[in-house]
Amino acid sequence: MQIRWPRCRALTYDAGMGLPNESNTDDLTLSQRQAVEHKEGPLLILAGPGSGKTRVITRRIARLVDSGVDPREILAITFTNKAAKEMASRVDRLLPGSRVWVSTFHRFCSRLLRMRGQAVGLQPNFSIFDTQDQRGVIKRVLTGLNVDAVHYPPAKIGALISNAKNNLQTAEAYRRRFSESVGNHAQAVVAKAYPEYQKLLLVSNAVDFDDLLLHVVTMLAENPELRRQLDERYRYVLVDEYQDTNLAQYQIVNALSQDSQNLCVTGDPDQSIYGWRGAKIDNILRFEADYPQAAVVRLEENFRSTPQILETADNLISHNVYRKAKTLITDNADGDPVELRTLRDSQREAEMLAADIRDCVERGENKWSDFAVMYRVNALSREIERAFGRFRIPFQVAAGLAFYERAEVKDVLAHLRLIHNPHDQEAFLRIVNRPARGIGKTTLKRLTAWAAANGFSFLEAAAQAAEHPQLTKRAVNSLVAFAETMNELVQTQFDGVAELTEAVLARTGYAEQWRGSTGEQDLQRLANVEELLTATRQFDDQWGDESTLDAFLETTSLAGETDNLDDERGQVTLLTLHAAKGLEFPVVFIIALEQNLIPHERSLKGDDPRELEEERRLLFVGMTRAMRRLVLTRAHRRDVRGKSLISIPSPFLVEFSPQQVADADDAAFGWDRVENESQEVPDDESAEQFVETARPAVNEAGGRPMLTTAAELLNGTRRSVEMPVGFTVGMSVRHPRYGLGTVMSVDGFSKRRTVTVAFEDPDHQETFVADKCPLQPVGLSKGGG
DNA sequence: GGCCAGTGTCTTTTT
DNA sequence: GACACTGGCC
Repeated sequence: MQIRWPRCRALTYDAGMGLPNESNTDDLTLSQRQAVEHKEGPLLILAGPGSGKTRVITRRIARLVDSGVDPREILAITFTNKAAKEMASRVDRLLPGSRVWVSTFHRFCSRLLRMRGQAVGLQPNFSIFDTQDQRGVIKRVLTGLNVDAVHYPPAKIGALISNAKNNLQTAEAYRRRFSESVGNHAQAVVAKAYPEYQKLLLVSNAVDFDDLLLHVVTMLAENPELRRQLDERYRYVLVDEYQDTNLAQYQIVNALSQDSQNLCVTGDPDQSIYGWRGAKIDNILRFEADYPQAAVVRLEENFRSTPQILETADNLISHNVYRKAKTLITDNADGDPVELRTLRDSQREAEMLAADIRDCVERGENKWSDFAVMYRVNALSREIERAFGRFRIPFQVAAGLAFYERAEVKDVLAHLRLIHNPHDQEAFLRIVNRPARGIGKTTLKRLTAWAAANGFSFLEAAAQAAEHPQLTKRAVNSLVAFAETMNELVQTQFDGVAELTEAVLARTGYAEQWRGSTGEQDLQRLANVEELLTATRQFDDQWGDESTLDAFLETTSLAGETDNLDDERGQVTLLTLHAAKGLEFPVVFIIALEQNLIPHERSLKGDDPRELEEERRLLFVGMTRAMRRLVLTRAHRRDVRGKSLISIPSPFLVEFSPQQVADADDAAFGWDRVENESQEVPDDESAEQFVETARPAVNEAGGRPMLTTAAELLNGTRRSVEMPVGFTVGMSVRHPRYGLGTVMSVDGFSKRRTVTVAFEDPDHQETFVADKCPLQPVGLSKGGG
């Protein structure tokens, strides 16, 4: 996603001037200039939100090159692909054609391991296992160890292994430390499973995400000559978001910055939000101790947000004890106060957002892409998605199942993986019976045991299946045919990844299973496979002769969920608070400011106050994404795990003072009575009558009077927006499964309101609950999707 | 071996 | 509410 650069005096330059000369730093503030002009030696840039950090880094790179540094000696490392892409394109704008390497940690390590991985037992064509693959391996390990998978869920064991790896504990070290442990059963299981897991990865010639880093750490530690070479090769190392580095990443960065200590790290301890993934906020806090000659530059002027937003965020974050105090200042013009809106339930919360956004766009104040909706957990996006669908608001979601993780896409990719790396056991197991070829559990159990006993890869074993004494004829035929198909694909030369993928589909008949089907799901699957093909074609086009299967697979396995966000297309963006890091939007909504969500219940269970501080930082990150307007919401009632529960306001709300806005219904009924399920909720149309009697809402934040009601806010939009329950007889609607239809009748009230629709298909009539059905009005609004 | 329906179980955040 | 796993049936 493009990061919009705020308009501000210090940073503007005349369009007529063209690009600034990178040596000319007149357009920078004093501290920005200090950071840009610093050349040799370690440098710590403490950059508050919206302080022009990316701009400073890219300008600094440009300046280094301008002063004679070879671009190949510069390595810039980010956490996400999106950030890397953004930085690379900005560097390219300043230095067209220069080949500065901007990479994520994982990609950097992957490249290194492709070249030098033999040292840790990896062939250059190793596979990268994602979390699903990882779980598959662990499941097999646990079965082999006779460990009850119910009591020790593979995902939990996997998390423990991942934690260990993030703390640089190898399997051997872990085993030694915990194999005798009587106290903790899980650790004892991991002590056995972790070494086995690593063995299986090696047999598959594969690594998991953590291994990418850990193997590189091992390599650098065991091979001083290699470390020295790389240190010399990358004389200038820049690391973004240093506050989020874990121990492994810290070691890598340091190993590359011993002989030439031109290490520049940027970050903000207040934005450290990956502690759960092993990030050590201490890494940035102790930088000056690690590098005593370090220069320190603070970027504290904010060019992004209004003073109101900044002050609110600052009030919040100042409640953290474990931090380096920092001031946030801005010259930006005043804006509106930060609002807190309290709604009756999560559905209403979603509708309020939809109505608000639509209203702003229709008044011409904003474009769709100005808005972002942020939440703590992905599950919360559903309600918003549904409401936006009903209100016909175009949106994109940065979450849920990333494209490359959908089952059918993973299946096709598993074929490619197996072709690339025939030892990849997870890929084999995934596709050997997909589409169904009559190869079941029993057959596979025999085959894999046999392969392990004889040192075959699974694919080799399948090819030799006829030699196996116990396999049924039918199973043997299927296995041999499968192995032959794959082997032929391995041996054929293809011109590009797209051609190979097409051949895979043609030879395996994979897509045929849903061809000709009319089911919505099957069509979606076909479309996804088609989209994957498009991705391969784009990849071929982009890389030309350099387009290799290797590179394509690496891209797909390291692709992140926010990578595909697009701010050009004119859509509202829905994303988690974590995914929001590094982005900015004119208008930000943060929903569900409730106990157990923000802060998340997991952070409250343990008694570690630092976990709570991380939650506070997370909210801080979200708030400081907002440029002009920030709205926080909470609902009395929220559906969690299918149950509707009364919520408790987030304790953070008392730490700053948003302007309180309550939903009219709730004000009228009173908070104390919300629990009464039998209370019939009035229809939307009657909401206005409560406005006058509305009494101030519960004042979590210190007694501010309620100034506006949500009903008033909704009021102006009532006419232009079709409320979801507003189905009228004769209206045209669309149902995702049944297609177009006409509303025949509307019955019942409130939650029990039903709509009967006659579909185009003659004699087909269905009745739906208005609140829940996926019906969309058709042809009423000019805007939208 | 494949398919279906029913049941039990978990859900933070991500490369 | 979603998914993984189970058990029963063809």
